Amino acid sequence: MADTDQVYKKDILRLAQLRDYFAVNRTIPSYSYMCELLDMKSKNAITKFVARLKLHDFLDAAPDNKLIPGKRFFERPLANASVQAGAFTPAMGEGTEYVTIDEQLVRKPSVTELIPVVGDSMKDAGILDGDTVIVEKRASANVGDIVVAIVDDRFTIKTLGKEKDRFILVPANKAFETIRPGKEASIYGVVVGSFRRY
Amino acid sequence: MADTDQVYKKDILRLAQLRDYFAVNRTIPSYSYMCELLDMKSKNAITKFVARLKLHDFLDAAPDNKLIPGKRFFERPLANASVQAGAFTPAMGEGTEYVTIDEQLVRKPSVTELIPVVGDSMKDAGILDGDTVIVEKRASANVGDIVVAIVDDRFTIKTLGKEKDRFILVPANKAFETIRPGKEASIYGVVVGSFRRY
DNA sequence: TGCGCGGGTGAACGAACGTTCACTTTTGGA
DNA sequence: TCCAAAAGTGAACGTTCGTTCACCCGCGCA
Repeated sequence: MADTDQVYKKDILRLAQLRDYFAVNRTIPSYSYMCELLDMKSKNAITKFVARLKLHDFLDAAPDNKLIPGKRFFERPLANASVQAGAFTPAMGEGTEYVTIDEQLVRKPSVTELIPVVGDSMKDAGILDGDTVIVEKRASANVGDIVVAIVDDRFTIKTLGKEKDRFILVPANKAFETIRPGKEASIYGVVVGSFRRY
Repeated sequence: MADTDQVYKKDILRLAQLRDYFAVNRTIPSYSYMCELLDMKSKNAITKFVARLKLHDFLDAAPDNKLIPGKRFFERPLANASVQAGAFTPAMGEGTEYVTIDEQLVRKPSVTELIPVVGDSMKDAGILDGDTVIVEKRASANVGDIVVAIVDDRFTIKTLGKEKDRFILVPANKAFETIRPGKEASIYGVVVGSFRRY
């Protein structure tokens, strides 16, 4: 048995409905509304169902005892990496891994922020205009890191390089020029991830 | 008077507290809890406060009448035009500080899964080897969508195109060739987002 | 075949919810 | 400075909430 998954299929199906409801409404419905949503006929059944989900960290309680999403509420199935060989295995089979996007991208929440990307200077590194980068704020970085730097009081995203004894900011797009900053330049943070919506 | 902003400063301050609470708990607190949180002494004051916020689309009601964030709930508190001039502030996108990345990328959790990308065939679209794409599973897509298709029992990510009366799968990399599928091809899902870790 | 257990039903209950009423305090414009 | 509108107080009210109790059903296992 997949020991990651002690909650039964029925509950997983219902959890999926809760997730959809939450994605739209950004709240967990009340017990009586869940009755309709999940097609159950007694609030007591909901009570037990909710208790099961709480036990497995899919749901949790706010300070005022309202029902809120738990740690695992935002888990998503990750398809197997063995995809490119013949018989593919779409996710949802047994032993499928579940991951949360936020946990993958954010390691140190307190020093992490999201910055929208303007311009194409990192196009060849797969960072396009309109993307969002996840930045860990800190003043130091290694050569080769993609960094957010402040040059002339402006943000800019570039790869950190070195030339002789001097740091330079290298774009990933031939149409842009390498920046050889004067004194007034500093590192705002290091890009640790990026994402994009279509 | 700034006609964008009919709600008074006090309310904006309180709204900020609600946003902070929401960022942590992912729910709007009950009226009595709001009394503590906002340091008010009667639930009636909350009623009126909430009515004001609803009027201006900061709050809304779910199908079961629960209080949920409205359209403007995730707005940036203060739009600072002074960003690109001197004293900048780290410009984030719309309310990114109050919404998780997951919530930005996933619209229909029950049909969404994550698929790791293998290969460079979509390089020019900013999807690199090792990236993860967020896929909404469905059998139909529009021309121009980036889709996950199944060709010869293999996953492949391409842009959906049309040639005469026939669908084709167009890579975003000159080194790869457009696929003109025979009978055995179907759409597994549509790519609605992607992310990458460094 | 019978039995136990986990999940579901239905009704009843107290507590908490959000609304309402009458009233007071604060605020901002004439 | 005064006054009217807006915001806040405090108590009371009916509603809805989530919990609880007793019971039933269906499946798996001995």
